[in-house]
Amino acid sequence: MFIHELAELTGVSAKTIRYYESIGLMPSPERAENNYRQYSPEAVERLRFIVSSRSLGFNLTDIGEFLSARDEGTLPCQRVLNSFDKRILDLDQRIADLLALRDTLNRIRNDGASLPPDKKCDEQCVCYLINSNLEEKV
Amino acid sequence: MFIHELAELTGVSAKTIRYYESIGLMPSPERAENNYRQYSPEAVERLRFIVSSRSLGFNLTDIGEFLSARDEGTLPCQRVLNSFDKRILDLDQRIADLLALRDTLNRIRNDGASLPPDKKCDEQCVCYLINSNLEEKV
DNA sequence: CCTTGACATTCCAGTTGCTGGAAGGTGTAC
DNA sequence: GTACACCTTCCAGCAACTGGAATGTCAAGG
Repeated sequence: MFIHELAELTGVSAKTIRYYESIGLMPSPERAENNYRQYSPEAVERLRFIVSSRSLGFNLTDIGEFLSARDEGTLPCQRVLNSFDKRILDLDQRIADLLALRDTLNRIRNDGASLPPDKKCDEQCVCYLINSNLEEKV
Repeated sequence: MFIHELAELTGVSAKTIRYYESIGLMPSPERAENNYRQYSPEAVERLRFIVSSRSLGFNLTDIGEFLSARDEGTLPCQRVLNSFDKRILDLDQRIADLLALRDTLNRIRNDGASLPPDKKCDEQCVCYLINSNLEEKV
C-alpha cells in the first residue's frame, strides 16, 4: 500500500510516517519502481502500536525500546511494565502539580476580578498578585 | 549588578537571562566598560515577574504580552485576567485527560501484572494490551 | 500533445524554552 | 605567570513534529 493509505488507516500523517522512518521507529519499506514507498500490513500494526503507546503518554524513545525488544522477541513485557510504573508515578506527580496550580490560578483570578478592571497597573493589580504567588513560595 | 548576581537573586541561570534578552523579554541592560551586563534593581523585579508567571504555567509569549502591556501602562489587568481564564480552562481539560490516562495505564498495568512475566511476546502480552487500548477507542 | 491535479520524493528550516559547548576576553589572587 | 572564575558571542541540539521548496510520477480531460 502507499504511504497515504497507511496514513489513512492509522490516522498518522505521511509526513510523520516518514519522520518515524528517519528516526528508526518504522523500518524502511520496499520501494516501487517509481521510488514510492510500499507498505505491508505489518506496517499498519506497528504504526498502530506506536499511536497507541503515544496516546498512553510514552515518548518515542520509550516506544523505540518497546519495539526493538519486540523485534528481538526478548521479554518486552517486563520492560513495558516497568515503564508503566514509572509513567504512573510521573502522572500522579503531574496531576498533583496541576491541581495545585489550578487552585492558585483560581485564587489569584478571583482576587483580581474583584479589583476595578480599568485602572492603571499599580500595586493592587493582577500583575502584582502574580508576584504575590512568588513571594508565598520564597 | 552583574548577571550572576541577578541569576542568584532570581534563581534564573545567566544563560536563560541572556536568552530572555535575546527574545526581547528582558531589555538590553547597560554595559560596563568591559562590556559586562550591568543590571538595575528593576531587572530583578521584572525577572521575578517572569519566573512567577512561568510557574503559573504561562508561556513566554503570554508573558511578553503582559510585560509590554505593563510597559505601556495600558490596562494589562484585563488582558491578564483573560489569560487566566483561558489557562484555567486548559488546565481543567489537561487534568481530566491525565486522570483518564492514569486510569487506563493502571488498568492495563494490572491486567499485565497478572500475566506470567517471563514468557515471550504473544497475544497475551502487555504489548497487545497496549493495542487493546487503541481498539477500545476506535 | 499539453495541462491540471493529486499523489510522491528529498531536504531545509522553524517551532518552545532553554542548555551545552567552543573560543575568546577580563579580573583577581597566589 | 598562571590558575581560576567570571564574562562575551555564536552555533548546535533536545522532542516531535510541521511547513515549504523544488522536483518527479501518474491518470484523466480538452
